[in-house]
Amino acid sequence: MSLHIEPSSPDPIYRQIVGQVARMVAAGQCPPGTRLPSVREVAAAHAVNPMTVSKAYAQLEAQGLLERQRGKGMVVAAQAPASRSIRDRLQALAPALEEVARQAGQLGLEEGPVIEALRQRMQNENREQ
Amino acid sequence: MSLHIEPSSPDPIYRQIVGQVARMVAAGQCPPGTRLPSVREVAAAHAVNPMTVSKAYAQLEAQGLLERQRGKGMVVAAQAPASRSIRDRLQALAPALEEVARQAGQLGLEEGPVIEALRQRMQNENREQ
Amino acid sequence: MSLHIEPSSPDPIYRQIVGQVARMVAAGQCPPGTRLPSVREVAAAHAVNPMTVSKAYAQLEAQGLLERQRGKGMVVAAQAPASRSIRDRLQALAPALEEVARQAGQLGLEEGPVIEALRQRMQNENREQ
Amino acid sequence: MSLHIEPSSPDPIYRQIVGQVARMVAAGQCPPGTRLPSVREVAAAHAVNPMTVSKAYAQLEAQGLLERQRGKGMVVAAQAPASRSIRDRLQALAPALEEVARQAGQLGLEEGPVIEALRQRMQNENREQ
DNA sequence: GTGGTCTAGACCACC
DNA sequence: GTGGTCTAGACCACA
Repeated sequence: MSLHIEPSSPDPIYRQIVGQVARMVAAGQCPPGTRLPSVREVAAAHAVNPMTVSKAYAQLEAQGLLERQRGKGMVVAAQAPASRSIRDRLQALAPALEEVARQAGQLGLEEGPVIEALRQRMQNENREQ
Repeated sequence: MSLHIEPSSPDPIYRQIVGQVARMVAAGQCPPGTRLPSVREVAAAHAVNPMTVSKAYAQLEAQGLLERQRGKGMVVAAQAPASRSIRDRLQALAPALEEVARQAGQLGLEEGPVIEALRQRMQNENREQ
Repeated sequence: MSLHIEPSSPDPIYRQIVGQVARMVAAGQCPPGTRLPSVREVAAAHAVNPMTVSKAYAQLEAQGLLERQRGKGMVVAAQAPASRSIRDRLQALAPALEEVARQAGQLGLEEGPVIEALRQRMQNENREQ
Repeated sequence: MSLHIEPSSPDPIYRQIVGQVARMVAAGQCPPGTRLPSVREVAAAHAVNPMTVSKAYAQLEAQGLLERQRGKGMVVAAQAPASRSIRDRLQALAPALEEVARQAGQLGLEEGPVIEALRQRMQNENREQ
């Protein structure tokens, strides 16, 4: 359960954390009960204000993905939709795919080259991990 | 030259306009001289603040994609790099593809289903047009 | 749409705001589209930090009760469950009733005196308004 | 003398314990000398940190409701104001009633349905015991 | 004008 | 040790 934060990203830090945790939970990489790094740990590790991390955790709790264990920290919620089906996870990916399709259409690009470009990106992604 | 605006989208309205016009010009769908709908027309059609549309047009003018013709409104600039190569246009698509690849990785999705989902989205996109 | 804030209350200010707005929306006192006082107005009126108010509004937005109109402020959401039925509103009251029933049971109190006490409280409440 | 603990409740565990014991003593359901379950028993039975239970007992001792008997644990204090008058016990219930009245007002609910709902809750409460 | 984000630091409550 | 709340103040993005 390690987080990657990009301080210069257009989208805010707290949302980066929310997104990453949500996807990892959805992918089943964090079964219910998994303990998250404490607010202070994350804040120190990434040189970020604790409140920023706290805000992300609060939002994840509101979404029902995390649970607070008083005095102990946050854990992945018991009712968290762990390891959702491929179909469900594709649905989580839908907005990003939609954006690609729309932009590709406006750019007058055909299916072939776009798919090929995506394939390459995904292979790079796997190599990096 | 019709615009699609999503008021509830996470990215701001003015940027939606800039992005769409830029992509359509790059695709050669609007040859130099093509007249754009007036600020007032766009504002009225989409119930948007005219200043927002104006800001988008101003930004496109600054990028050299549009020209202001006195009394006539904005037109696609003569020096606009119309119909850029596929390679160039794919590069414009890169950030969106990057985002898909990253999220797919975090969701633990394989290449196959993702590519298939994108293919379907793109075919829908074409049908709608 | 005026808010009442009790700084010395055990439950936090931002939650007081959330609760009040939610109940007023549920009661149909604020039809969809009603504009809320701006963050800065509320903050100034109650000598509270703007972030505290902002936090409340953000939470109400996450619950789907409010919508952000960019540059204009927050309004009651179109899909907000306006003027819910008495049955629904009683359900919103359930936790508080539950608490009374539990405590009354532990105090060994009969139904009669408790109901009478509640009746008096509610009449006081109405007089104050 | 059995306790009911709600780990997910908004109010803290130690306060739940304090409240319940105080109300049961006030109701005369536990005459002076009644032995309370040991810290370890309560902690084990409810999967709660022993320190939390201990803190609750300490607070009740400070209030004069419990006494520590060496080697035997906590018992209800001799000077505990057992079986207080109905009037006194209603006063202990006042904050909860206040909360119901306030929320009902904001929800635009009339006295009738609220009283009826409370009546039902209290009858359920009695049946469960 | 609107809300959003982040920081630094203080204090509290709970376990 | 944990997270929560609030403040004061700065800066940004949007309309």
